[in-house]
Amino acid sequence: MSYTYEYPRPALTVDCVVFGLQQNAALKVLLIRRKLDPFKGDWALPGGFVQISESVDAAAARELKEETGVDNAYLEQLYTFGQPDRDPRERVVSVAYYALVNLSEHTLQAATDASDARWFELSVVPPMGFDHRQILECAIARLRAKIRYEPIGFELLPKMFTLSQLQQLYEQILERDLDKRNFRAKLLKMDLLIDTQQKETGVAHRAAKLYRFDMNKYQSLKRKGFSFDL
Amino acid sequence: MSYTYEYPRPALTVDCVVFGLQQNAALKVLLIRRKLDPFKGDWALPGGFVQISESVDAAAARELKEETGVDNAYLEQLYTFGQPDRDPRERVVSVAYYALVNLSEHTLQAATDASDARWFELSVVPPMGFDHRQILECAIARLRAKIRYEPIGFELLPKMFTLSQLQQLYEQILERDLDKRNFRAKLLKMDLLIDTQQKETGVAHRAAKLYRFDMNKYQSLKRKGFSFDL
DNA sequence: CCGACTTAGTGTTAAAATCACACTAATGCA
DNA sequence: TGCATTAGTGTGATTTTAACACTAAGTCGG
Repeated sequence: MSYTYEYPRPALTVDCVVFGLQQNAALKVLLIRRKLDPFKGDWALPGGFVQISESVDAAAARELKEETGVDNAYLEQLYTFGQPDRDPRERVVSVAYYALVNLSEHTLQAATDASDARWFELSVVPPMGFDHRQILECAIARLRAKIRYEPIGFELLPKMFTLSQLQQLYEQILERDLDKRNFRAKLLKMDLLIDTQQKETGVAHRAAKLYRFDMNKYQSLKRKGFSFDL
Repeated sequence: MSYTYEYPRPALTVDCVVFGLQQNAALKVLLIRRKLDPFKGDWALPGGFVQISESVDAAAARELKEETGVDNAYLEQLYTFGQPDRDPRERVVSVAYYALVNLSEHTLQAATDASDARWFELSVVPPMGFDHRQILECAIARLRAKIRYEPIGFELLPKMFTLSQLQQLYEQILERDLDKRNFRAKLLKMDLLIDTQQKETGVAHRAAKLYRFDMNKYQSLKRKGFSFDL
């Protein structure tokens, strides 16, 4: 079967920058090892071709699941990369997305299927083919900017989390230290964290309270013009 | 001539939301009247197909110039619209851009070439085909958000402008009144406006000082972590 | 030429947000 | 039982924001 058009068309792909966070670990990004040329054997962002009958968003979600096992993650369009020479074979335009997953709840199993997917700390990502390095940088910049005015950081944490975990998350992404008392005061003042009345377990020190993020309340405040601002 | 591929490919287009501002007028958007089906005769965003050997950015700039005569405008990628049914004929994915032009310096002549391009105030944009209304809303939201933390508003003004013009611009885009003294104090404190030592002419009242935006200084401050913030 | 009209330009103060800073409380473990 | 480790808490100085009203300069019309 083949398809013919009057004018040449670029191929259209999606690529996903998947950020993941594990308890007491640095922020990581998920890469897969390429099985095919070009850049066969190199690490690259998961992605693939947009099917003719699916939306571009759906293509990103599908590729993410197929290639890494990550399902139902927070997924948002990032930017479209359209330089004519970004793929050495032929003209390929790629719509990039970024995803946020918490590794405590998504199994790393599926993600490492066939052991050709791996998490890399941001400071040690290997060289990647195409313009994937640039896409990654773009995603980091977006995440860093966005986390300051939208409560997307919670997507990287388990449903219940301690204030220290939340603070560490912000410190990692923003790459600077935050004052513990100021951070806690500010977040609690927004009144969007629900005290679950539960405590951490299995830690060799005073157990911290566990909170949940009140997404419903946030959504309704947002409609009234409230701005989450760190 | 025709082009054949093993799998079907969506067509790839660009669409441009062109914002323009004229002296003492409301913010406007530039639309063209469609000459072809679908939606023949309706108003729509200027745009067209991405050529196989040009970057997507270049395609946006080219289409903007071809269809509206606008050249050298500030042009930035907005979002990629990829719903399968957004074009009734066939699968078309569109990368949307937005442009900022000041109508004092770009001639409206070229833009109204063949009288099938017109500026519309945002409050009276006519119905548009495809998902162009959604694209426009997306662009307005982006402009409104971005103008608060990047000095892109200056792109809509002539090279020299008065503080009142600048304030009116912000008031229009943000859709709220700003306090004159606070606005002036804040902007002058940033020390990014250069007093040109010239004054307005041809006004029936006290002439205001004309300023220029110091883009070089801004760029260098930005590299050092300075944040333009209104 | 002068009075009326229109927009430019200018400071102060109260309230709120931000920032820096250090100790006690709870828990597991040796 | 005491040591190690992280949780949890308040205050004061500084900066930023927000509200507010008059004088200055210039044009125009009579």
